[in-house]
Amino acid sequence: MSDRPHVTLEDVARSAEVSLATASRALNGTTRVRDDLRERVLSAAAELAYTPNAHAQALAGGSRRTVGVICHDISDPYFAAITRGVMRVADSHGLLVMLAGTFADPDRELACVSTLRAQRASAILLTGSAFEDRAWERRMAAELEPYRRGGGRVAVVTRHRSLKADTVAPDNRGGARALVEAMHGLGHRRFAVVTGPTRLTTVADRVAGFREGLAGLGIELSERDVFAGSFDRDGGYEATKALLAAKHKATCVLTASDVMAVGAVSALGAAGLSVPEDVSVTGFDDVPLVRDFGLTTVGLPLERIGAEALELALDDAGGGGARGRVRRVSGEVLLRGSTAKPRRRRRG
Amino acid sequence: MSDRPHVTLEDVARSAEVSLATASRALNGTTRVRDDLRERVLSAAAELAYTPNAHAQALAGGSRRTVGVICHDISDPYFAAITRGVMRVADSHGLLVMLAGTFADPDRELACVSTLRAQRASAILLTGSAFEDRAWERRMAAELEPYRRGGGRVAVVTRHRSLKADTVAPDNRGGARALVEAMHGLGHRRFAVVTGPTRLTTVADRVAGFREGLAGLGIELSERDVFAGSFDRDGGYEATKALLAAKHKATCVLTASDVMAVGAVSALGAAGLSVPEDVSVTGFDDVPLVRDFGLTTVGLPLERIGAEALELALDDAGGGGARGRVRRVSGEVLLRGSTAKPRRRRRG
DNA sequence: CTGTTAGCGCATTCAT
DNA sequence: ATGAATGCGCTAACAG
Repeated sequence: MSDRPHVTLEDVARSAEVSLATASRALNGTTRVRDDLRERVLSAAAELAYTPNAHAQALAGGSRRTVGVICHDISDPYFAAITRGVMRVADSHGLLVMLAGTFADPDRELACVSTLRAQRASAILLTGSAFEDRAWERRMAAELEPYRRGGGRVAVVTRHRSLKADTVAPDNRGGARALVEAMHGLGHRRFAVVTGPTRLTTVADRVAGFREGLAGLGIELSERDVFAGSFDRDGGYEATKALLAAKHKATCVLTASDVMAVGAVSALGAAGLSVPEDVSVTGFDDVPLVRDFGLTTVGLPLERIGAEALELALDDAGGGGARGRVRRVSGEVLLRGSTAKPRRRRRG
Repeated sequence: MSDRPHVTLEDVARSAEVSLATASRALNGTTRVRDDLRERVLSAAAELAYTPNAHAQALAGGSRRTVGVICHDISDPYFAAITRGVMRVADSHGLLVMLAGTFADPDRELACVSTLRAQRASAILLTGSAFEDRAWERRMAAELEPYRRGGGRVAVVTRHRSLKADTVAPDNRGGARALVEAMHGLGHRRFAVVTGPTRLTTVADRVAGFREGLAGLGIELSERDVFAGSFDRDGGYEATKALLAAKHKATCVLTASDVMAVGAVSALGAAGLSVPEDVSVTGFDDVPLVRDFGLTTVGLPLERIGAEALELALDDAGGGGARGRVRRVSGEVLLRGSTAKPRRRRRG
């Protein structure tokens, strides 16, 4: 029982009466070690409750046992689900996940990359939507480039024309289109969109999909049909309040995410309107618990998306050279109780 | 543009034509450095996109810029909310969060501590419930003890008589009792409990609270009134199916968490029963989105709990010596639409 | 198969 | 105020 702050490999070696190298080898199993020696080392290590210093290991050129995940907000079930997928495969590779939250602040996102770079994460996953901002993209690319040169892998979810990183790309646009068509099929003709800030590519893509789908059906979405808030539950609530205040006559409210949809439904309820009797509401993502409340939405395999992002980043087949592989993931329209045929128009 | 894998401080120093020490000092601002030199260093660093190697820094005895959070499953909104709180304060301290998921496996939890120990996290937060298992507790204590001796801080949420770590303790028992009393006040007399595995202390405490509250009202909860499943949405669903299959005549189903309650409500719905008309259902936690669906529950300030756990761990006032401070957090009964007065008994 | 030794990149003494 | 030198704990050559 030394009084030193940490038990080191040297302590173990001394206690087992072997050399440092032997102790290291015994512990790592990299080279054969005489059985009795290995036993001695192992039991000495256990005895002393030895834990290798991961920093020293990393520095000595050994492992890189961490991956970084950057998301906007882990309490958003979208990111939670993706992160869960990441953690599953990280776990199976013996990797530890370092989680950074940006709260959708572009500068923070840049800073997170820098931090993860400092930690020599073996991979960095950008799971949050990109920002539609040329200058930002450039700075991000500049931050990522040296990271890669140092052997770091990068994968992104949903983004980034210019980033040419391995990408898992949910088909937001196509899903949105299909959803709109389904709603049209139900008989809806008057739509409104409740959305987050369109500088987020995810949001922009979904809204673009709504607009395209509608246009294809001969319905134009004007600016006055779009209500934007923050990209979360409260944003959905506020945007819907604005929609109500504007006395919008939509029979179907398309929201940019399940989370926003929850806010939308609440706002509608608070105004005495019921879903879907008075108005239909759709979400996007099909996040776990919200699913139980019967929201019509576009289902995305979130957990798998996270898992694939890490797999892609870790997979060397791309060759450390030719990166920029894109894995497309399509969404599936899930019709549930939050949507119904519109009532006949009230007056004429 | 060297071709070396990483730009090091030495590269910066050389490029700025100063010594390594000066470069280090200029970057860290620890000692005064002549202004022009500092400028040169800074711009050289920027030029080369230098990022300090956190491992080297940590090894050299500098920083400890990470904290470890161990939870059962980040996609559970309970943990997501707590983790969000942790991340907020971590962020404000310039710390990076390393997230480990155990999926409620005691052995994995032990392994996670070991990993985090290896990473020399400045603090380890055990946010998941403890396991009611003497041997496990002992092993956990044995793992934590050397970590602390090395200067590591430990804080836990909800647990551990024997661990004597700084603790943030939600009053699960009291909240459960109060909830039961409120339901009794509504007129309910026949209760059932839908719960997770009672080897989790959180679950055990809540069920104990239900039982105590009921006992205080002269109602006994027998084993046949308790239906256990996994501590998640599906567990709630399955346990409720079992309850239904057993033709339990409860007018009020008390579940061990909001997440389980969601499963319970779904199972009830699938069986053609509506909430609260046919049966009342309660949750526990008041997690964000579920909140919007009007579940009666016991509200816990999850995010604050996470934040306090980290603050406690980081706060040295305890003195590196006398640890084991306990911050109690009480819950608040929130009556919402998932509960109502029971209907008059069907027959007699 | 084992022991000795040289760094990994940095912060920090210690001398200037 | 600056520079040279030491060591953090470990792995991976390198010799024996």
